[in-house]
Amino acid sequence: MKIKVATWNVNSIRARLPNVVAWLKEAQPDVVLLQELKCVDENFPRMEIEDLGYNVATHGQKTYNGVAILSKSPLEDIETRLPGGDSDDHARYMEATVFGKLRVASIYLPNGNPLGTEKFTYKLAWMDRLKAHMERGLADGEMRLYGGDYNVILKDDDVYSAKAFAEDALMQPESRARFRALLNLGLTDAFRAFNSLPHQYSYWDYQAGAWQKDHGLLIDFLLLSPQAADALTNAGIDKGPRGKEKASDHTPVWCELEV
DNA sequence: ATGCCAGGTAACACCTGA
Repeated sequence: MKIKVATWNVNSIRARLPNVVAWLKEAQPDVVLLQELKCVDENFPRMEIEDLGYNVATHGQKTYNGVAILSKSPLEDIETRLPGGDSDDHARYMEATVFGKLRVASIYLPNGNPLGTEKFTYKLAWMDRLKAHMERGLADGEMRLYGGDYNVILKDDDVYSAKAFAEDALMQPESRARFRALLNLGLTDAFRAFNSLPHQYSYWDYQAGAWQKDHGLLIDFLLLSPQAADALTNAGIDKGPRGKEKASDHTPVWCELEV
């Protein structure tokens, strides 16, 4: 069977509900990883999503962060904590097993700006925790997919102006090295398996006409374990939602697995 | 160098985002 998985930072699920519902109907993904819900679990528009045939698991937080997993299959073995960081109360990570065989994670990696603050050290520490957790997860040889908003610009060609972001947390050598370390665990970037063109973006700022000028960043990724990468048949970035009214500043990244 | 835009919260301004 074919499973289509997508990740999308929606920048408030309540503000974005009409856009999300329209895209789910149009794109028909089987599994969706959402980030930046900006609401507690009780306020997530669960019914509206369930009415489209999805099972829903949320890990929300008031005002900030929040992640969710939607699946046309039941969601099993849901976990909502990234180990380590005992005092970390941000809702930025959850994982579940879908279709009885694919373990997926929805990730909202800390932004880390501005440099020289505890926000940047929190980002780097969070990335170290993520790597340790992935390392443990990958050991079982199962099909795994780690998708989300990684908040890292890996290469200069993944941003409209590397110069403009030189002092940004997303592009620091420390951030990039940690992202490479994730890839070096043996993960495959689903989008880059099919598209090696420069200047392919998943985010465009609301400000300064960034969308109209195609001033974007590539920061949303679907990273696949070797077993999932073996099943990968296609991937892409769906820019449609970014051009709609009341759009999120991110657009969905998707892939298809034949399992 | 700074704000631009958008969302949430709480209140009619400020914080966060990337």
